[in-house]
Amino acid sequence: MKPAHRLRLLVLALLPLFVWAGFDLFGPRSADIRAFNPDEVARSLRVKKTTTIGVVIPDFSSSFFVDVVRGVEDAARSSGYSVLLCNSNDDQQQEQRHLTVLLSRRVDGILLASTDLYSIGRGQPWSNTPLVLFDRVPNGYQGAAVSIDNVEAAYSATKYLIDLGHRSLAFIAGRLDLPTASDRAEGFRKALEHAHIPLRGEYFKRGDYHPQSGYQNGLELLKLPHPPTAILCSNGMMTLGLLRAISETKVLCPDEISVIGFDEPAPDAYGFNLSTLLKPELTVVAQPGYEMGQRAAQMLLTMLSNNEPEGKNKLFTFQAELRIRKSVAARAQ
Amino acid sequence: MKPAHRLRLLVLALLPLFVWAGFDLFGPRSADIRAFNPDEVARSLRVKKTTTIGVVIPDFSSSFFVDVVRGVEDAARSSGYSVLLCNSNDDQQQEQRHLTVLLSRRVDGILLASTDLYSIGRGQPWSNTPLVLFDRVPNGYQGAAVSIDNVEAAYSATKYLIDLGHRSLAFIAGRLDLPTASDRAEGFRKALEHAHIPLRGEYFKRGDYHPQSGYQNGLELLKLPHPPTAILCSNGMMTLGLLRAISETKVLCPDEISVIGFDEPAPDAYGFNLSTLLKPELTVVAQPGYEMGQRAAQMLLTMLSNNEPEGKNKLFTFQAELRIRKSVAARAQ
DNA sequence: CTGTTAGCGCCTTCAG
DNA sequence: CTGAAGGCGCTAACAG
Repeated sequence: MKPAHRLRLLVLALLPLFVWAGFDLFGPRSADIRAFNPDEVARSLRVKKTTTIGVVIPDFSSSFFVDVVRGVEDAARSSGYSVLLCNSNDDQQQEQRHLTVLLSRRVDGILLASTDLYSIGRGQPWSNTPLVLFDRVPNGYQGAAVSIDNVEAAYSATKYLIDLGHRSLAFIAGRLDLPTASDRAEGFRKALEHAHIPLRGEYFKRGDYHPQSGYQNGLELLKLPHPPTAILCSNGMMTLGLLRAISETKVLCPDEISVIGFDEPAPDAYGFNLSTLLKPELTVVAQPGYEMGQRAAQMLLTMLSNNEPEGKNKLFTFQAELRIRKSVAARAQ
Repeated sequence: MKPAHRLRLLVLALLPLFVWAGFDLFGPRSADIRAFNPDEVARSLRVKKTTTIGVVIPDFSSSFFVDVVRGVEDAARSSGYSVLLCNSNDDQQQEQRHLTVLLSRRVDGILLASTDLYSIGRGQPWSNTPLVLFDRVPNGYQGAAVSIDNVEAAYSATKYLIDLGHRSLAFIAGRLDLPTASDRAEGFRKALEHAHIPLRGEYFKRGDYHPQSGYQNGLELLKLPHPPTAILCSNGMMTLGLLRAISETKVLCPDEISVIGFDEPAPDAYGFNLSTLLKPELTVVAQPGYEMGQRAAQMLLTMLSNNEPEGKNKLFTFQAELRIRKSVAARAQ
C-alpha cells in the first residue's frame, strides 16, 4: 500500500468522528463564493465540446448586426453557451482568418453573415462544425439559415412609393455580389416592371453598403438634371449617408424627395427608435434583427443538441416590416 | 521491442528511399488548405493561456458600449486574441454569473464595465486574472482602468449652458450608485455653485440610465409650472427618451428648451453621426468609446505580456468632447 | 456505489 | 538535433 493510500484511508476513517463531533467541515467551503470552479478548458478537451459558439458579422457599425448579436447573445446565454464575437469588417481575408480561429478553438457551432459567399457556396472543407447563415444567404443554399425575403421587402416598399404616385424612382443598391443586395434590387425592378414604369439607368445606383457610398450616390441623384422624386436605399449605413447628402444640398424631404431606407439606422431601445427623431422621421423597411439573431442561435443550438451537423434544408424566413413615418410624401401624377 | 516501435523503425528506414525515388510525400499535404489546424483547446490547457479575453458590458443597446466593444475587438484581434462577449443587462447576478463563466473558461484577462462596483471595491477573490475596468471606475480604484473625467465633462457642459445665459438648469442623473452618474452630477452641481446659481430640487432628476427614465423625467421637467430653460442629460439612452418627451409635448428645442446629452445616441459611422440628422441636431458630450475600448484592451494585453496581474495604479483618463450642434440656444438674461 | 485509471491533443523536457 | 514521455485538469469507463 502506497503512503498516499494509507493517508487517504486514515482521513476517511477519521471523517465520521469529526462530523459526529460537530465540526462543520463542508459548510463554509460550499458557501464560499468561489465554491468549485472547474476548468472549462480541460473539460472541453475531454468532452470535445466547448459550449461556445462563434459569430462573425461583417460590420459592427451597423445597428442591424448589433441587434442580431444582441439576440444571439441572449439566446446563447440562456442555454449556457458563450459567444466568441468576430468582426470581419467586410473583408474576405479577415473572415477566413476568423473562421479558422473559431474552428481551431473548437467552437461547437458558427453563426455567419458572410462577406465571401463564394467560398460557402463552394462548400468549405469545414470539418463538420455546424453552421447557420444569417442575413446573407445564397439563393438555393442547402443548409440552415435565417433571413428575410429581400425581394418581397424591396418590392412592397417600392410599390408603396408607386401607389403614392411616384414615377421617378431611384434605387441605391448594395454590393451586388451579396444576395441581400441583389434581391433587393430585384424587388425594386419587379415593382417597377409590374407598374410599367421604365427604369432609367441613372436612377439605379450601385453602392457598397457603407455610408460614403450612400452619400456619394445620393449627391449624384439629387444633382441630376431630372432628379428622382423618391429614393429607396438598400441598407442603414447608406441611408445615413443619403440623409447627410439631402441635408447638405438642402433638398426638402419629403416635399422634394421621398426616402425609404432599409434597416433602422440606430438600435431599437426599448420601444424608442432614433428614426422617429430624425428630420424627417424616416420611413424604413425594418428587419427584425434581434429576433433573427435569437432564431439563428436557437437553430444552431437545436442542431447541436440533436447532433445533426447538416441543417436539413432549413431556411427560416422572417418578414420585414414597412414602418411608415414621414419621409415619404404623396405625388400628384 | 514492441511491434509499434519496430514498424516505426521500418518506416524511418525506408523514408529516404522514397524521397530519393522522387515521391512527393509532404508537398501536397502542406499545401493543403487545412494545413495543420492545431487544437487550441488542448494547447490552452497545456500552456495555461487561452489567448482570449472576456468583456462584460452592461448594455448592448447603448451605442457607447458598442463602440467600446468595437475598439476592444480590433485591438484584441490585431494581437491574435479572441473576445468572449458578455452582456450583463445591468443586472448584478448576470454580471457575477458571466464573470464566473469567464474565469472558469480561463480567459487571460477581463474587461469590465461593472454594474456592481461594490463587489469590485470589496476586492473580489478573483484568482489573479488581470482585470481592466472601463467607463465605470470607483473613485480611488487601485488598479488598471480607463475612463473619462466625468466631473470635468459635466462641469464644462454645464458651464457652456451658463455662459450662454441659462439660469434655470435641470439635470437628469443616472444610477447614482455608479461613479459615472455621481461624478456627472457633481460636475453639474459644481458648475452651478461656481456661478452662484441655486439648484432647485425639482430640477434635479434621478434616472437609471435607461430610455424610459429619460422620457419620464423629461416629461416631468417640461410640465413643471416653471420649467427649466436647459437640460443636461447624463447618458445617451436617457437622452433618447428625453428627445421623445420633447417631441411629444411639442416644446420647441432649442427655442424653448436647450438640451445637451451625454454620448452620441448612435454609433459613429465613418465620420457621420446620426446626431447630426436629428431634429434638432443634438449637442452632446461625446466620449471616445472606440478609443477607450482599444486602450483598455491594450492595457490588458500589456499586463498579460509583462506578466503583471496588478495594473500598477494605472488609470488612463480620456477627454470627453463637447460637440456643439444646434440643440442649445442662448438665453437673454 | 465509490475509487481508480486512461487519455483527450498539445507542449516542454529530457534522453539519445 | 530528433524523438519519446509526462502531464495540464477533467470525465467516462471500469474495477473493486
